[in-house]
Amino acid sequence: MTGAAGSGMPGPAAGNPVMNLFAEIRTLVLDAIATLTEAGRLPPGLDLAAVAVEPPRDPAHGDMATNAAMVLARPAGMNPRTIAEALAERLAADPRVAEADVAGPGFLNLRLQPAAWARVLRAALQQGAGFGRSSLGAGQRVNVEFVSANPTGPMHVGHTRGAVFGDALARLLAFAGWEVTREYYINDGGAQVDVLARSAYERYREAHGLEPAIREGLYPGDYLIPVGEALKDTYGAAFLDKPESEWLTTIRDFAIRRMMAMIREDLALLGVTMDVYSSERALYGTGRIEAALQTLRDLDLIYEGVLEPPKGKMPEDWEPRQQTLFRSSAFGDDVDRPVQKSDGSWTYFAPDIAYHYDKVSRGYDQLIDIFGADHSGYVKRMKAAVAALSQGRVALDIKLIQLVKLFKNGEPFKMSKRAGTFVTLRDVVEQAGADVTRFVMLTRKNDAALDFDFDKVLEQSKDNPVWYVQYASARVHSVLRRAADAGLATDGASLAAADLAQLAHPAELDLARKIAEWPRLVEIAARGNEPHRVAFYLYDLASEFHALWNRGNDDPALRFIQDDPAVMAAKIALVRATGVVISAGLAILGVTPVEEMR
RNA sequence: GCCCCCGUAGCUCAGGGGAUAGAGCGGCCGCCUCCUAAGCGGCAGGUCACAGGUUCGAAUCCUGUCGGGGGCACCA
Repeated sequence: MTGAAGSGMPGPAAGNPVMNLFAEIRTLVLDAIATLTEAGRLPPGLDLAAVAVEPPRDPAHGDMATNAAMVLARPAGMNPRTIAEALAERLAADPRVAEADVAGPGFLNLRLQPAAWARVLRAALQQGAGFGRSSLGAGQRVNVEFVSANPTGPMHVGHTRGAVFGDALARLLAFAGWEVTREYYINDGGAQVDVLARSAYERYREAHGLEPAIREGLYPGDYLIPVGEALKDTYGAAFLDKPESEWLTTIRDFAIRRMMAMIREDLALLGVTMDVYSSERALYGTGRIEAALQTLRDLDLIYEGVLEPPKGKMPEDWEPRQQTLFRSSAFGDDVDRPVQKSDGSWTYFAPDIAYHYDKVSRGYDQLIDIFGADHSGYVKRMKAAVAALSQGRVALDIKLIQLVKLFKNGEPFKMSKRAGTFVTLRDVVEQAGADVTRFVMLTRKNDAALDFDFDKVLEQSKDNPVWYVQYASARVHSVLRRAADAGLATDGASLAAADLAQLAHPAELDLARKIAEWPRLVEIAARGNEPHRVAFYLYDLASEFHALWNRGNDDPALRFIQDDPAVMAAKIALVRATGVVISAGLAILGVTPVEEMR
């Protein structure tokens, strides 16, 4: 469903204007340029794409800055300051603009009327959790494929980060207007699910009181013991002492179902739910792999050939082999890639092509795959396949998730897969909690390694960003409770009616400015598929709020609880607007805001 | 040998064409008779790995070098 319309939350589609002050002012700048062009003061046909309106790095430069004059100077054949001065004259005439100054090499710095910030606060109060929703992705469908762990065991820490990232990205894109599908590709077609079946078979024998033979190469984990029990309950002794050929298929399918049920539970612990589960195995024998490859063949992108050995590192058993190859090098890949082995069976790449062909066929405008960083070698071929299959219509973005390094008390936390003592998603969530886990996993860019310290993530201090943001949330709610006790109506509608001109102190306007950046931040984060930006923004917002809070220690006029009801209403409006944005941001991260600290 | 990611303050990391490059931690100095000090303010700390190039402007884009990580024909 499309975010705004389907969620019951107010938003652009529900008739409320998108309150993005930066976008508004950019429009104002473009209008000013158009006016100058009509008056013959600028040449026609200028490319305005690079014109940006941004918060300046230095607050002393004003509330917003535009590079318009510098960007247009060369194509217009004019001095940037001349353009800037002409623009400043027009912009200063707008009621939202208090000052427009030309600075530096041709920056145009704008200072806005306080009423402009008041409008933003009012929008936040009226729109509540929907404040910041964007129509950026309106009318577009995106498929986010993530986790896609092999159904051979519980999810571990690495999967956890991918799950959190994918889910937060899906929430972000929905908030920015896209229609989003969350999808899990079950890798149940390869040899590893046969290993799963054999491992489960040994646990099945164990359930019958026999000694399990967990040979090298089988999955040793305890999690298969209940699967063995369940097999016994379902099939009794039917498969005991029978050759593999008699039980492999049945037990494999049984075990896969159990593993997927377990994975769904693990994901649910994190608050992640998928819209679609697609099975690799289900592609076999349906002709869909053949159909996808035929599509490529029709484009002359499939051929029989022999690959060169990889340069520099010659595999010992390398020998020239005739294979069916996909001409991925025509789409930027380094070499062509085999889709069929020399014995005629498919490589793993073939069903991947069919699966992506299926996604393309379902009409998505954009595909996003989330892979572990150890799969970086597949990025080019997958992009090549999608480009070929969709004739360039569908963009595939692949986000690589770097590994998570676990720590405990600052010491590396070693895990051994051999001994079966790897740290599972469940371990992490049980120790840290879903909210903390999710937030922490988003405090790094996806392509940077992340340290996760079991002790530090639970620490209650400002060097723990989760706690710091939650503390701000708790303070917001604490003040709202006190204001209500003092007789003030603290709902959004009432506060939106407050006289916000009472908010004139620079420290208060700093916070309002930060709130006004939220809709812009949402669009930047969504454009780049970068949910971590939301986490960093929330930290900054919390910081502004804590700063203002402490100003009240020294200056009673800046305290939120006031004797004069009109003054208090304005201040509480600012507090509530802060809370609205914290909640909206945390909702994108999938984290529940706290209302009090314990 | 080739491909991908990374290199920013002592440490952990944001920023990815724009002005004097930021935050947290660590160090130093301040702020509670006052809405939660679990907090806030200030000071010190930088050749944005290096060298070229593009640009009015480069930490950001391009090329190369060095360093770290990952991946490199029928395994998924």
